[in-house]
Amino acid sequence: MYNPYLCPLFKHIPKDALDEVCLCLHTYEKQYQKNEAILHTGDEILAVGIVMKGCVHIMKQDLSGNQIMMASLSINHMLGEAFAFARVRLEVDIIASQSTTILWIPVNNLIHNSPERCPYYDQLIQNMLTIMANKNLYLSTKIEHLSKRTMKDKVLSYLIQQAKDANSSTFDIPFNRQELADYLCVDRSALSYVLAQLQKEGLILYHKNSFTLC
Amino acid sequence: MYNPYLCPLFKHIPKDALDEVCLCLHTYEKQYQKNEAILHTGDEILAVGIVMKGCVHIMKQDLSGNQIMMASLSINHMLGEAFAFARVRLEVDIIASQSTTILWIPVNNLIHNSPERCPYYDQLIQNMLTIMANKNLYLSTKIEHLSKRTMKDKVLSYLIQQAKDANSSTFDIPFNRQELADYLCVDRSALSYVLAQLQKEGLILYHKNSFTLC
DNA sequence: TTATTTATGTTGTATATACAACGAAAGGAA
DNA sequence: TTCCTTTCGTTGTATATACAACATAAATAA
Repeated sequence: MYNPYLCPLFKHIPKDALDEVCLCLHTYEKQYQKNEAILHTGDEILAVGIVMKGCVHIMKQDLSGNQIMMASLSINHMLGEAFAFARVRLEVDIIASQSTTILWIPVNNLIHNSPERCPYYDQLIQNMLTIMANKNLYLSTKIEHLSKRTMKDKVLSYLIQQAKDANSSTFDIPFNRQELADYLCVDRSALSYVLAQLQKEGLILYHKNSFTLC
Repeated sequence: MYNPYLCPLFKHIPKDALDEVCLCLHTYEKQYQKNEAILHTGDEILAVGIVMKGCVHIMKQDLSGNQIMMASLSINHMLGEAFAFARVRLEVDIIASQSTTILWIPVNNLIHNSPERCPYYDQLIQNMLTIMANKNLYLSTKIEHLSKRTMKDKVLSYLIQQAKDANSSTFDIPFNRQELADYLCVDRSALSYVLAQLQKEGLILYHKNSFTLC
């Protein structure tokens, strides 16, 4: 079951106040099937979303048809907030990578509000600042992966970070091969080759999306 | 002269209230020479900064000695806010790329505060949300540049964005060759070669850090 | 001025990877 | 089962680029 208390947006808000807060914010839930588009490039962002179940991929197409994955957001992560608060239209496509449930929060209720009208409003805004700061660091980490000169180093940089996040040298990644290639901005078949090499060299072990660092 | 009213943090705050706001926030200014380190990796962030004069580079060293430029921040941009609000230590080095003045704002005065204690406090927080959203989009743009498979496409992606920002097909970039190479995460001499090729092909004209798209 | 340092451009070579084409394996549906 | 689709791995080739070494130009200091 989904536990909203684990969501960074609702941190430090008492459990018994959550219903009232959500009611006041006029939040609503919506479900999406695997591969269904949640939001499209050009959309106006009227609500920010929180992944309650499933996983979404933030995809960007460039003019030459290549598509890259900007981010992969698992449970409790927020989507659309950067475009909402910068007041610009969406420049990415947001896709459900599996059966997914999103909690939507109308932006106006987050921006033009006050503690008098919604309880714990100050705490919500503080939490929003923390969330956006952390997304900032997430994007910086991705830049670090992409900054590596060789694919081998890109892959290792990514896998080492995943191992850190999982706090274990064995971990699952949220990508299949094509998705990992899109995330690291490299060719899929070349990625397969490099992964095989890394395994031959004894640096990693892998099967499907399960990896072990040696 | 520096005009604080143009700074995104002080947007929608009346000019005649600015002094009081700064006094209440306990802001202070500090000057830095060219190439001087403003903050180091590992530093605890007690204050966020605003570039009042000059320009700073956000640099990151990886284990193998390569250094990359995460961002280049010109006048009115904010620095350190992601690490401050995520409450983690600095993971980058922040360097003055020229003679620079920073306006420092102690973080605690930005976080634990209220409109009763500081005027326009709500507006400041709203502005912080917008600033962090925009930095998010800035990092996304950089990821887009780095996502290109060839150096030629990386360079063009960057130059086209710079032309858009400058609203002109002729513009200056804030980098010398080595800095541009660090920003695009490529080898400097190879970059020189690609720039020369692009000029031969008639796609661009350049002299030093002044560029024209054709 | 000259000397020195820094920034930029050029070339050669070895390596890495994009891209295309194909094959094998796995999974799902009928 | 068979058929079909999707995913993943492999190989060959042409190209791009990292890296090193050096040359030239520009800026700065003496």
